[in-house]
Amino acid sequence: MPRPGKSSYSDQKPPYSYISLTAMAIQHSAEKMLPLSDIYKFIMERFPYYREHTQRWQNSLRHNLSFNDCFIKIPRRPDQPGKGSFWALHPDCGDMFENGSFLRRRKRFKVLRPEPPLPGGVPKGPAHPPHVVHYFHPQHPGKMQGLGTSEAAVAAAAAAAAGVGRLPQFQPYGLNGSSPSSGFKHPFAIENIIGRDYKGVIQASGLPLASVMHHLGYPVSSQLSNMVSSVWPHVGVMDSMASMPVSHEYGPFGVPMKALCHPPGQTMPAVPVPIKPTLALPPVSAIPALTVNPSQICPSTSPASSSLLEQTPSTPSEGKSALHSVLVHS
DNA sequence: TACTGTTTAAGGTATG
DNA sequence: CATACCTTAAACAGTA
Repeated sequence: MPRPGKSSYSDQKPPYSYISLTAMAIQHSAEKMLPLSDIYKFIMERFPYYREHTQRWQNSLRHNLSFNDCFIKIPRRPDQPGKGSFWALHPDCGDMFENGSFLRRRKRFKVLRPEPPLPGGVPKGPAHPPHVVHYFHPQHPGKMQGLGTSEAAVAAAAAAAAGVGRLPQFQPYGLNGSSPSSGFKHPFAIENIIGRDYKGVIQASGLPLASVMHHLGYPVSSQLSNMVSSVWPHVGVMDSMASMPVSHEYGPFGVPMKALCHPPGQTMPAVPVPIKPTLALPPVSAIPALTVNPSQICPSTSPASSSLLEQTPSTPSEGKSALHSVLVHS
């Protein structure tokens, strides 16, 4: 087994699973979601091992994307033509990796989906149905596209609001040794940033948070990344790779993220969206508010360009109500 | 047609 | 040793 950090195994197999590699790629992207081809590209650029036998590992990677609930599929918008969907990390898979390291997962991420009480008795889906999610048009919040029905989304929202469909074994773990059951939420957790009142709605809708916030006009890309990076340094390490020359070595990912990023004895989430199902939440008032300029609502395909300093004090209520209306009126 | 996505199956490895 | 996780292969369907 090659030792991470050594430069002598440049074309040997990295110690990361396909799930890890995919998560890296997705996390590294500004929008926290990537099309399949870009995931390939990311891996091949950084891990020379994967520049060969592409058929083999790309098939495996696709298998992982479909099979694992930690990956969610986001349909392209009409203004984003291209082949295939975007792939993102499920908001709840934050502590998927052991000790925040990409080297090994702590537990398989599995979403339990409640059977939506659809009239007419719809046959059950496959054993691990894909995470096909809906997107909606900010200009036409009543319209949702994607597979399935909007009724199902609403039903799922109701189910999730009732606490259904969450894995009991997916206990949160705190940053300061807080007990797993304490329900500690980092102040910069997205759900805390956007508020808990419709977090469940977002999750239940199947909409990935990055996508939801993006569509709502939240400056997901750089701002959240910046905020998150200040709290989870390893995310910053990953983001910093964007400007790093791609060597023929493993680069930052050749080093165990655990050793690289985490103080000894401290565990951190592996992804910047450490949202876990809990009942006890800190008061929203204790959360630094993420402000949004109303003029920036629904920036369609805005890339990661704005910064926190560019924001004017406001509330995300417009986007909030937009999402709400989607789920209510659809 | 190539790419993307889903699903099944089997075998290997790590962990408790 | 049982279980979970991971990898690989392959068949098949849908789509740009």
